[in-house]
Amino acid sequence: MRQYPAACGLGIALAAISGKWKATILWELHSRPVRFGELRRRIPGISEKVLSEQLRAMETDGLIRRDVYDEVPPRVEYAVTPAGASLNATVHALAEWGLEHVSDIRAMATAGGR
Amino acid sequence: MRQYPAACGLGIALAAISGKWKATILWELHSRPVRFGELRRRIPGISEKVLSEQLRAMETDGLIRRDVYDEVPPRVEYAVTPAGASLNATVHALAEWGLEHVSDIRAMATAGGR
DNA sequence: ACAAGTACTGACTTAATTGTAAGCACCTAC
DNA sequence: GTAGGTGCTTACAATTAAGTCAGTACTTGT
Repeated sequence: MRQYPAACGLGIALAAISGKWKATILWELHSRPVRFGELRRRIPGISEKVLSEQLRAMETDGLIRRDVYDEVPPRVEYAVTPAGASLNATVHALAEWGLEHVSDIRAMATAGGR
Repeated sequence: MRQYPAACGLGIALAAISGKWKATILWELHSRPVRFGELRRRIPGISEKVLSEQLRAMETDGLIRRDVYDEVPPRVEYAVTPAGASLNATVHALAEWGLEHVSDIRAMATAGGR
């Protein structure tokens, strides 16, 4: 993994949401637990491979927990931990910043509409 | 550049601080304008090449402005724009989250001490 | 000439991340 | 057999980001 420098707190937070998908995944879990397939459908463009990898990393990092149910078809749910929920408050602030400054920011990669 | 998906606001914010160095650079500018060389010294591990690239990108994106003074030796200062200052509030929240959860988070890349 | 200061830039390499296209396992229904 | 549902995993390829090591320009000082 990329080593993040900087202020000790900021480095940790940046590592937590590093990469293209983690912040989005974390936000998709903010209101309730979600299953793998539903996550995949709600996040356009993400591959099963990358989704699986990111979920594993976030579970390892303590941001989310993975609940396996003894059912057929298999049912696995992902939910935020307290730490993940707390970080989601900041992710929400980021999104609000983005909405407020969408017209101020030039040459910025556009997000998919949602 | 990596294309960010997701909620339109979140995608824009993620693009704004994407990569290893942007959030840190933005934070280093939070209290006053700083010159290139000082930024380099205050951010351990960053190369001049990458610092220069990131500053250019952030200027293009409207997060910071670059002030050139007619002096010798050359004096160039970088300062946050209102949008950048606003985003720094969220960067600060991220850092606080990191400080609060440093002991909760496992297997997380450690940041350089500061 | 050398050294120091300032702020970069370019060629090339390395590292990290993401993407593509399969495949696996289990069950149920037709 | 086929199809559908569930949740992944693997081999390989492609893309992106960062790093290394030069180099540029200007001035001043020894």
